[in-house]
Amino acid sequence: MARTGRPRGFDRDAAIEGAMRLFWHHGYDGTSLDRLRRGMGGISSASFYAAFGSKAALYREALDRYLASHGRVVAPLHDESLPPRERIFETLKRSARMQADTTHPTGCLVTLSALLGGDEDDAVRALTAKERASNRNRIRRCVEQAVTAGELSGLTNVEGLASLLDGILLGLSIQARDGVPSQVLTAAIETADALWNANRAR
Amino acid sequence: MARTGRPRGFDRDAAIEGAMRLFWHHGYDGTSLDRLRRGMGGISSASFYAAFGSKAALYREALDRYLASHGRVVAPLHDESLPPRERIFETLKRSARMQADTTHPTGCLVTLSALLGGDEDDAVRALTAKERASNRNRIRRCVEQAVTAGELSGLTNVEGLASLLDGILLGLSIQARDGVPSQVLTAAIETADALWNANRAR
DNA sequence: CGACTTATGGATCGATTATTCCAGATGATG
DNA sequence: CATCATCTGGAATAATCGATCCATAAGTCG
Repeated sequence: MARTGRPRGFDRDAAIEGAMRLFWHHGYDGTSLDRLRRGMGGISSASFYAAFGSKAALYREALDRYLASHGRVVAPLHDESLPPRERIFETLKRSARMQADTTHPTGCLVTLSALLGGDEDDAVRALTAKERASNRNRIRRCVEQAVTAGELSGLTNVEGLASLLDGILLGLSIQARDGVPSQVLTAAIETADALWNANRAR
Repeated sequence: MARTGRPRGFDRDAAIEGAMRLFWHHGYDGTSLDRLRRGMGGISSASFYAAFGSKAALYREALDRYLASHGRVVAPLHDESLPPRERIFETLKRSARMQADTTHPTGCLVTLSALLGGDEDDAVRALTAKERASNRNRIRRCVEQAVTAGELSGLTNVEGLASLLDGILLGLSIQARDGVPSQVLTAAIETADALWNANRAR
């Protein structure tokens, strides 16, 4: 598997990192090839297509990079060894803190970067929509488990409570993008604890 | 104020309505002049600019149209004669119902249509950002009033609870756009009542 | 009817979009 | 050193973007 031919003149990894930030900030449609190439270290058009294939293919890689880095704040939601309540609220807390951090674009790339647009980018939008649906399902199953385990009341409206918690998670992105500061978002999540407690079995 | 000259060949009002739906569905950037003109009744380029001035100016009119029609679901939030709790939850209930209605684009135009994009449309984005900030402030003042009136506990984290409620409102848009059905969103809002009750003064 | 005002169809504008092409550069391999 | 594979700078592609121009149409008004 020898690597022959002229070596790449730029850091592919750093280029993806730069692309991720641009997509995160301006969205898929709002990030032009021109801006992309400049933000990836000033690479040429030929280099871009040789290395990444297309804008959509790069977006896919940038999304993966996000999920493997900043997007890991939802890891507790994926950890089935944690109690349901902790899975949800730890995810919310970490999301609030990360999304309001101004050392990178605010809000969540999955929520913001490919939400609307023309009909031609349906496939791109489907990528993030799938992630959001996955989170939604995981939240719902947490609530279901808590009811089954007797932690939450059997009278709990599972779909409703799950949707509310999912909505809170999604709403963080828009608030963060609107400049709502970190401590306010964190306080909001702490306030949300009341939702769980109000539905506890007694 | 006599009206001279050749009369307009299309219904300006219906054209704005069509534009509003397109901006609502595809966002500001995602709606091209071409699609716009077709969706406004097949008017010509010259007619478009004679009647509306520019794409941005039309968006402004479409936004106003939205605020005066479907956007009126937030009217309770503006009605200072209502008790704070009712102002907030009536707004949430109406928003959930309206935004999940599939007879028009799902979600909220103010929340979705001008959220991201290139640097050139800052002015357009500011229009909806201003509306969202206004709603945020109104929600916060409702919570403040409820605390002052002794309805909510003096220990309530006002900023936190307000942000949480605002986040729920904003999150509805993304959930609705993701296809979450009306009854689920409505159930979510009903569940949110617990937030208010948990903070009641005792 | 003629003067005036506004709207329209349709071509056209320059700028920007994502993408491709080509000639030359730069390495590894035999 | 010659061959081969890959990458690179930069020009060029067709399509689309928002916007403008112009000749003509269709009204009102004197």
